[in-house]
Amino acid sequence: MDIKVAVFEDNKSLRQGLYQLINGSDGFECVGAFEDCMNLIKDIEDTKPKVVLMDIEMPGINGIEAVNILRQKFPELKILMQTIFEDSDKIFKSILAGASGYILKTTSPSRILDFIKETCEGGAPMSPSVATKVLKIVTQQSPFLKVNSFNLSEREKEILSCLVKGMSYKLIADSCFISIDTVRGHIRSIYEKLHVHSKGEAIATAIKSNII
Amino acid sequence: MDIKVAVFEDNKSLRQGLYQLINGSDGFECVGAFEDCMNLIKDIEDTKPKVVLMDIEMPGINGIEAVNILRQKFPELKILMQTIFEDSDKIFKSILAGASGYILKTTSPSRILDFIKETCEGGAPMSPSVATKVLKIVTQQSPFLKVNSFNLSEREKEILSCLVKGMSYKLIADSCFISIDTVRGHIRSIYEKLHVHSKGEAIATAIKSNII
DNA sequence: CAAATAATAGCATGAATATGCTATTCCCGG
DNA sequence: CCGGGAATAGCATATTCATGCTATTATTTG
Repeated sequence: MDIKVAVFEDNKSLRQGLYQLINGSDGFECVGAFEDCMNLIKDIEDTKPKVVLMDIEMPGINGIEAVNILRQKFPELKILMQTIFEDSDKIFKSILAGASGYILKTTSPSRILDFIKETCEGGAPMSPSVATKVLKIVTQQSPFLKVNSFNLSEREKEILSCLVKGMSYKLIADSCFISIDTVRGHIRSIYEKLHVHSKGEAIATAIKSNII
Repeated sequence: MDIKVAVFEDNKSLRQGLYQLINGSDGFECVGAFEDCMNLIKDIEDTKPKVVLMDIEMPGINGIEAVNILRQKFPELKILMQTIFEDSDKIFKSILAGASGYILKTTSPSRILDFIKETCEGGAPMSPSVATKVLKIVTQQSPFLKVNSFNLSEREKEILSCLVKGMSYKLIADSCFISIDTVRGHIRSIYEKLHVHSKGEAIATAIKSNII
């Protein structure tokens, strides 16, 4: 079965180029190439694509808004965003809107087909330079840049992760095959190393510091 | 100039395979293939690679810890993580630690070389399935969707955030100017709404769900 | 080898927590 | 104006936790 693709792209020659690239390739079928999102819902309903190739920069309804609309109406639809700019903000907004992947327009035709295929299979293809931006977003957003500076032993990490799961001393003792007093002992050490004095604080610190 | 690559991989045949793949390809040079990270710093200082291919799962110092160490000592070094598992948590930790890219071991040899090249050029190559996980992490941890899906009242959220800070009932009572029994009352309701039965679980749920 | 550390285990005790009840007041929507 | 939820408050009690001690064994390391 061919992968049905719909293209939304305002630039005429690009649009036609993509149409021909997709239709001219085995395993792919371009069921529609539209210049704007004015009839977005209807276009999709009529052509029933599996994957949409969406330009981010478009007059009228822009690509990001379009993704938001499509996500609600057609949750199954995969959306591959395409852009000329490596703009962190647009990438971020596209991701939040629910785009499956994000590639640059400088991507070669054969790679574009690969990407469409990967999108269809549930992957999230991204141009490496886009991925760099995404990683930056992840690390910047995470207030937890400190990873295990607490020097916990393996056993202590194990016990701590049990605490995070909400287990009582008794349960931890049973699941780790040690006595409850040993559990106490480990938790003592954990508290010292984390500089806390209660289960709650330990759990909060553990999760926030990503040491679980 | 060839791209100098160092490999850290505990599996012998994989390690040798990578060594030969890299050395046998134009534009690449494998300056070292190590089975563990025991002499991590020295190995890098001696071989001066531009890119490191690092296995995540390794005995002794694991890949993620290794990345942390390398980031500090050699900020310029690019690190490409390799793993058999698509484990969100490990991917996330690798990213936080500062890995440049993340690929699966099922990646074909020619793609591995592409990925090394892209890493060297500042990109962040990822296997599409890994990228899917990363996108999920981004959307999940975005303070964007900080929706109160548990339907906690304002007061309850306030009490809950006190719990997360590690405060005792007594302290919460004082800081909120209510009696300790009222605190108990609120915490009862919180437990019901979060479907938990202990302070620890409540804190874990609160932090993980971003409802604080 | 001696010192240090991790993991194990025990005991005791005061403090904190979880949960079973009940009850009053205020405010909001039907 | 009545019912219901939210915030307040109280009491009782069993369970769990935090932390004060000590002690053995194995492994690591200087």
